[in-house]
Amino acid sequence: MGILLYNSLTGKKEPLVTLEPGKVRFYACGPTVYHFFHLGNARMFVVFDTIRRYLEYRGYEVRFVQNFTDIDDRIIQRAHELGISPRELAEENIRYYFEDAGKLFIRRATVHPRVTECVDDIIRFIQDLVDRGHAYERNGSVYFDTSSFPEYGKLSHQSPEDMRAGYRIEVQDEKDDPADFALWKAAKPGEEWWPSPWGPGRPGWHIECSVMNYLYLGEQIDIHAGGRDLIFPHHENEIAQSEAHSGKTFARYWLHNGTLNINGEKMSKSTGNFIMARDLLARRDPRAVRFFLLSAHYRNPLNYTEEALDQAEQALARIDRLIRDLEHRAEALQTMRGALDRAEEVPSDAARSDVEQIRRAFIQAMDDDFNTADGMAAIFDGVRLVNTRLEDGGVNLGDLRLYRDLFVELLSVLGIPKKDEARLEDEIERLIAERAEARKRRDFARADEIRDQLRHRGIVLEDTPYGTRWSYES
RNA sequence: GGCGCCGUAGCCAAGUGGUAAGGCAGAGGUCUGCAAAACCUUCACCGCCGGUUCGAAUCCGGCCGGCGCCUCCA
Repeated sequence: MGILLYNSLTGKKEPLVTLEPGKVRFYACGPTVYHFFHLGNARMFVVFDTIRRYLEYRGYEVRFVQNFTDIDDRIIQRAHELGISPRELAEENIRYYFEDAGKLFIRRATVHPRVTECVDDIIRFIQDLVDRGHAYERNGSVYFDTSSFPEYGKLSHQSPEDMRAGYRIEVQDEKDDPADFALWKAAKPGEEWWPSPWGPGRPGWHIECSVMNYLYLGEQIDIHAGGRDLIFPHHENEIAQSEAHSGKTFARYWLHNGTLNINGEKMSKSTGNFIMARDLLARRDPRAVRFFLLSAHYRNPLNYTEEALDQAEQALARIDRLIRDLEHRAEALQTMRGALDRAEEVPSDAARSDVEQIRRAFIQAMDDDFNTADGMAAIFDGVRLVNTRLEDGGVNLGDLRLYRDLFVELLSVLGIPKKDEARLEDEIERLIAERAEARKRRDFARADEIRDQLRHRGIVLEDTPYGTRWSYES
């Protein structure tokens, strides 16, 4: 029995069958970098980082792409307010993204493409759509012709006719049909622009994701993920663009996480109903914040309260105490080595069987549409079982280590490092960010210094064209 | 108006046909110099009303309450 995942496209749980056996092409919508991200954004990042980790845990090679939208109305607007250029604002917020994401133990994607790096590819992609009769130009803007794509609406389960009934905003006359959407926006005076066959302008909101998928994952991908509120119009439009372009099915599985609520309503920057991840992380244990974000199933709504966070902190402390207890006992036994048969380093059959049972329960829960709440329950069942073993005595050194490694393993699948390592991972991310800055300044002395410093601590850095990844030296 | 989601103990939260996981908080107990931790015990008429079924938190219908999307949104 393999992994089942809920597919928004079909409304059903389906077995995971990837395009290429053993490999997953996974795209998650990333942030528009005009500000810090809030806890609702954080939930999405944490959820899909956890799914990525779990897929890897189950043996898949995951190519995980997450974009930065660094061209956008809000970026232009906020940059203007702050009196800096849109580029400066975006750069700054990308840096803040990595800082805050690092604190939440969100790993770097395989690739973090930026819209500004893909403008030429975007223009080519739009030109292809125009050539194939799926898009048309009006006054320097280009629009997607939804009537040219009969399956438009298949993700949000609405036909263009249904949607028409709900239009809140008076339609621009420029478009042939109100359901059509912009691929390329003609520049208004004073706005940032790029040259194109249709005149100066910039990419529309949805096109970047289609193009980045195409560039970094190919015409067809396995999993496309994002917040529930992106189903329409963003993901619907992405499907239209990508499938009109390739003539093939774009993503096999669409995953959407539920909203994070505060005061019973969706956390949202535009309504002012939000709490910045950065502010929360400054006063709360990041491990507990991550634990809280995973305490509900990812598709369900999750309500933020201080009390829920307190409870997450207490619950996590229970696991931490057991791990610490196991380590302390192991240390004690080690100093008595030879004096007792309990110093035996080969784990007993009983302990092996316990560990297998706990791991199996965890996998069974997570295989079922990444049910982290159930997975946590499996961990707590394990905590009780192992505590019972410790009460009964007769646990040898090998057993202690086996148990300890199990809990560290399962927590790490959820992206929660062992308590005393949390600070370390955070620090590594910070150093990598600092090194990236240094490299950008061509200050290679400082960059190498950081690399050497980390190497001495058993951490290997690897620079890829798409960023730096790190791992423990094996 | 259209599409969709949610309502499980004081709190958080799994569970989609066979008489309710897990966590937090609480109560009682064991252990302990005291305490903590740990362990044991304890704590639910699954929003309401009908229906289907031998059997429903789970399926169907209706109602009540809350929420999301319908071109700013994760």
